[in-house]
Amino acid sequence: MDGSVEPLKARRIYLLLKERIGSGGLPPGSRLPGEPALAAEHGVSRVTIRRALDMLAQDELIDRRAGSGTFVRSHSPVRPLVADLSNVLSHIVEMGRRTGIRLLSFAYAHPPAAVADALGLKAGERTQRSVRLRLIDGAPFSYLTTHVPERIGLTYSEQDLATVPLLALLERSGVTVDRATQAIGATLAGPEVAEALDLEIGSPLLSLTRVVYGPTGEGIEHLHALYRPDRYSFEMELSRAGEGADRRWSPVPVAAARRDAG
Amino acid sequence: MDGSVEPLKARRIYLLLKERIGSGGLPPGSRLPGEPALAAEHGVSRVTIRRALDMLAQDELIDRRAGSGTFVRSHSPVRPLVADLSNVLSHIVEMGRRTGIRLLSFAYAHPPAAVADALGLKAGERTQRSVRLRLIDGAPFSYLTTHVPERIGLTYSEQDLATVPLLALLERSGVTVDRATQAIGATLAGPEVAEALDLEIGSPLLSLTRVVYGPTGEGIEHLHALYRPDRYSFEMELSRAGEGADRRWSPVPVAAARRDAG
DNA sequence: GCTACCTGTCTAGCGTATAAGACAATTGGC
DNA sequence: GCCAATTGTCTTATACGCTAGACAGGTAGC
Repeated sequence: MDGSVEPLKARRIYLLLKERIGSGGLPPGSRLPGEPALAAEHGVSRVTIRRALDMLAQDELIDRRAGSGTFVRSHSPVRPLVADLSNVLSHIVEMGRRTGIRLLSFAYAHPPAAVADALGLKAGERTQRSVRLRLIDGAPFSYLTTHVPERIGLTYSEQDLATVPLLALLERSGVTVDRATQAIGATLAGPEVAEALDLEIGSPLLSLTRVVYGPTGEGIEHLHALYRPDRYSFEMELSRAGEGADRRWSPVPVAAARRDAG
Repeated sequence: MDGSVEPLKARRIYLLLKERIGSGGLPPGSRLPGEPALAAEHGVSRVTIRRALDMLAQDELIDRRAGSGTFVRSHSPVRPLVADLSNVLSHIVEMGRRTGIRLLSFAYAHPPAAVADALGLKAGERTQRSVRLRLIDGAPFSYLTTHVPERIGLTYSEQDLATVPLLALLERSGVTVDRATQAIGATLAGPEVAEALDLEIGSPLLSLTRVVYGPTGEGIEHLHALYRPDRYSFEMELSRAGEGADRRWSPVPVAAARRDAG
């Protein structure tokens, strides 16, 4: 059906070499052992070694010169990464990049137990579930799944959701947003997400789960976001605060919208 | 020569499902979609799905009942996750969990260009590079690689590093730590890291890169940390601040050491 | 120029992961 | 009891990752 399966041994060697390059084990400009030598060293055939090197070359981590050898690129492959701390939307807009939203799905249904729990819903209560894709300069970087209790979700239209940030919609509807908790983790791309984000299945993703509460502690919104780490990362500035045993890092009051290299 | 190649698609699906179970996407006791449904969803054959489920069963993560279905084991191996925002070390200690450090490597050498850049080193200047593994209740959860300029690294011993947090060592040595920048992303486990963290190659990892600066802006420490997302995640509390167009999230002053589920 | 080593490209073949489908055995709901 | 859906166990065929080797072309040192 598919056929485009990635190699396995080749992939391992690719990851190994990539790690060595990234960690300085193979300094920039240095020459790698010849392909036959690498093949012998790793106990694989030369074809497999070449596959691994192909991937490194595609990442622009190495330069291959026929007759001469394979060299670690002196110039690192750069960082098209966007940046942000807690406020996802506005900073991007401020940075002047054109971002877009594509609404992939929109429906009212019974939420998964984990979501119902987090929002403090009664058994059987339904939510509005929407899946949106966020783009920057036309390239998708974020896959957002939100759940909003049905009664709140009815205060705006599907059309609204495809254009206006959800929190703005909520506050426009008179909902008072008070506080939120969020957790950042990592996961792998499944088939649907991989497809939407233009990735291969099994690619690493940044995951963010945020639960938004109103003043009385009732759940307002459950957001699950998946980010392509090569196009998006969380950046923040810290300052050293406290004294003695209580000395610790504390985040700088935001505002520090980080510049990006793009 | 070899021939015993591991499954590939099956392995991916295995990792994917394992991740979903571990992260609560598939709650304990819940029933998985049927094998034909999973096969269709992932675009693979049922045999492949069964291979993935075989692996999960071997991990005792699922129960398979012929005629009934496949269920996530209620016995939860899950959620020993730690939590924290910016100050990695102290909160864990406060939480009363026994944490440990294992020093994996310690040497002075020329750093990779990215590190030298970030620290603002002169060409040819060397750094002390150390790799440490952090454990919680005996289980590894974090793989730390630090670079410190040679002149600063010489103020403490290898033995110190294996027991005392690095920042404490630095401040004890009279170094003034002022501010830092950090970025959170996601990546895949390479061979060495996978081995150290007791993971399979290709597992997802949280990555944190922090650069610490002194009062005059000189680089003091470059930290690259990789976390097992099932054992560690970043959590934070946000409050809604600002007015009108400037309305945004802002992190709660820390202190809010988040409780964990034990 | 000559030589040694390198990457680039091709061939042939093996082992196995995967696909596609059939059928049996079990379970649970009606 | 009956029926639908499930897992368990086969079969056959295909796809492809990997091996092993040969050969061409480029590059650098002697």
